[in-house]
Amino acid sequence: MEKYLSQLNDAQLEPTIQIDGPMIVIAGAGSGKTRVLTYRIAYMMSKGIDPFNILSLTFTNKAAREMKERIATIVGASEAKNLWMGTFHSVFAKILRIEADRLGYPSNFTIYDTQDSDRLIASIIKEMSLDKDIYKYKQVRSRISSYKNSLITVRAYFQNPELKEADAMARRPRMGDIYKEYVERCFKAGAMDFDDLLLKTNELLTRFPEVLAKYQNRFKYILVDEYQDTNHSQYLIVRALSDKFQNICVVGDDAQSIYAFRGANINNILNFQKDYDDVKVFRLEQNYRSTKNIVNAANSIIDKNQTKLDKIVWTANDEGDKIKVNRSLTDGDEGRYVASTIWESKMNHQLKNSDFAILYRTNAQSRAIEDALRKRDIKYRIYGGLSFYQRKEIKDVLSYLRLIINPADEEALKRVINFPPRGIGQTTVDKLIVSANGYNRTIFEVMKHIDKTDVKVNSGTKTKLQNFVTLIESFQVLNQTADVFELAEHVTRTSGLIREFNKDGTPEGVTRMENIEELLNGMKDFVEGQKEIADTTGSLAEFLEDVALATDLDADKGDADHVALMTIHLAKGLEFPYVFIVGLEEDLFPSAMSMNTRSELEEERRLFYVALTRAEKQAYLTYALSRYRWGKLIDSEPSRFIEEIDEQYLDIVTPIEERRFNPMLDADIFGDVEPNKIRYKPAKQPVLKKSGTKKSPEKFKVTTPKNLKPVAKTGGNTNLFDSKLVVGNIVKHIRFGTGEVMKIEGAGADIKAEINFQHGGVKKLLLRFAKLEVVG
DNA sequence: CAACCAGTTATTTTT
DNA sequence: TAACTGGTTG
Repeated sequence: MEKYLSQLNDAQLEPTIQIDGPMIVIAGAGSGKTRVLTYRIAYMMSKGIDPFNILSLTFTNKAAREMKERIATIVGASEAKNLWMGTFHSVFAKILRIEADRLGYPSNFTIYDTQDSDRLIASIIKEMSLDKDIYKYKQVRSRISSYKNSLITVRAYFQNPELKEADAMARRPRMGDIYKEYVERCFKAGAMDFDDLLLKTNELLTRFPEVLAKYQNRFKYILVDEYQDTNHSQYLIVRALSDKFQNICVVGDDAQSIYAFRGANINNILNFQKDYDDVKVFRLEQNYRSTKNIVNAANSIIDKNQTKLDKIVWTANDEGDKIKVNRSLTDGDEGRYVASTIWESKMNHQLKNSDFAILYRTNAQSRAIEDALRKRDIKYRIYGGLSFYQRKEIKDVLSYLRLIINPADEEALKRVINFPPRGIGQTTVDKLIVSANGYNRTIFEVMKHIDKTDVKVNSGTKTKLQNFVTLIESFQVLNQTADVFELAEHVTRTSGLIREFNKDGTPEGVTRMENIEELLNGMKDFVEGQKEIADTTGSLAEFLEDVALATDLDADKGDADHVALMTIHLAKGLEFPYVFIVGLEEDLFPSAMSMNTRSELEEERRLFYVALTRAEKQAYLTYALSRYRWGKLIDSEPSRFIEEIDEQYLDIVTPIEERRFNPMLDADIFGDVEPNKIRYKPAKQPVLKKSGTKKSPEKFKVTTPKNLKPVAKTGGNTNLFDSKLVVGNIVKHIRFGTGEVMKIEGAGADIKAEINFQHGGVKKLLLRFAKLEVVG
């Protein structure tokens, strides 16, 4: 143990060997926080603390797994095995299974993922004949989610007139009714959603003092990582469990709090010192990860935030290169810039693909980047997005398996009752739902005892329903003896799933088959893996729980060398030598939805801080002047975050690519067009579309006005005529409408016009890029 | 009941 | 643009 402790600096050592009492470690980015956490646990065990009494809560399962492995190498695998380590959701899901009957749930309750919740909410809205344009299921879901995270139960909701009023004001007076129905349906289906895992844990600990005492005595020492991202519900669980012994150690960085949108409350970390007596405060401020340039640049950004704890992150590392800022014309060009830069760096510095990461604000941005990487034959992997377990074919298989252990599972049932098609249509299913709700029974029960119900279907349909019940029951019998893998293999064949996906020889169907195969392989691994671990049963229920709580990051199979593509949220906690942060444009990053309040904007800024501090050696910031969004080419401005960085840390580069795509410059270089000789014709004649240079004559026919819209196909749709624009011209812009030219400034490629738009106000536009039509 | 087509909608981030 | 919904037809 001594050997390990000697690896720590003084600031790291202090919290590592402080075991008792409440404490907080405020850990700057790259300051060796994970190392402190792992060594601290190992140190505790070396001092004789039973791992059985230690609970360690992490943000991802992957983090938990890696930490556990690390600890195992220090104290030995057999000791580390008894540690309780995992995400809030996975740890308390296990506890809830043990205690389920107290809350009236079956111990093998299903965990509904977001998709299941959405579908259920959508069908409730439909059943209640509400307007789906007012009650959008996603909004309803997030509203319900925030109730649950604030511990507002259905009963609490109806007791609080303010809440009802707030929803009524938002023109959704039936919100409470939907909430009530949703909760009841989940309960009846023996299902908990993600928020329930925390909410029900709270219920369990408050309603049953003996259960609280049991777990308080069990978890004498509690550690919480990424404390800045805990929500109120998680906060209360931690408080309750740590109340008796007060051996609570939280670790986090307020500057990296980026999950407010899902209920995380930055005040949990800001106020920790008020929650317990005699809190010891530790600060890790030395950054070991990044160059001086990166650390200082990041500091200069986070400085702009008002809400924060005192902390000065510094580094003894090299100065490093300045952060490169690149402007592109379009998102396509941005992708090409990133790809070619990676390609060149790899050549020049003998680097691997895995030295690079490309981070973006929204998943939709990955496409343009992917195209460019593929053209350069650079291997990449996308993290996040639609995770493996959310793919249709995988969810189909999993739904059959869910039905086996919990036939009450409504969402699973609706998903597969007629897939593959077996002649049970929507009408029939609707009848079943109505009847099930009427009898307060599950759909499966109604199907099974259809003759004793009022469901009216013809005899053919009745047979089909009975066949389905028999099918599931036969699977249940097999589940008594077969392992997960054998069972799933049987299910995919017998249910007709394999046949269904094989039937169309399309590439799509082939991919689906491959995915199912991959799922089966994963099950085989699971079965093998479970055999080595004594205290698990390797049951189907356990597999499904793992799957429900798995993230894409967890499934990092195959160590093939690839560039990592992910959202910034997903990149938290990771590091890469070279990091590209793309799409640094107003309305995209910061996101248009997050600019209404200061706190929202500050969260975006923290997000940018997180992104930048992922880089070890070099960071690249890129933005495009126009970008395809929802299928349209939209002009955009550079993000304010670029300006907020102290410019001494920046290296602003204008790439060759941009010149190549710029007709003005081309004209100068090759001398085949002299811009000055081109006359702007003030005639009322429509300006010709100019998206290609060599057009066949008939294309030059005068077009009718409705065809005039300058629709850009690719980048570089520059209108040369605009350089002859004069003050007083009336112009039309695709987005801002008509306006008057107030001022012309700059020269050559940088010529700008200040235009007073009737609706948009005064805007400054670069004429090279602005697609303007002169109307007067 | 299934298959096909047209029209609409969505992009913030996820355990 | 692509995925999803709802309506119509067979």
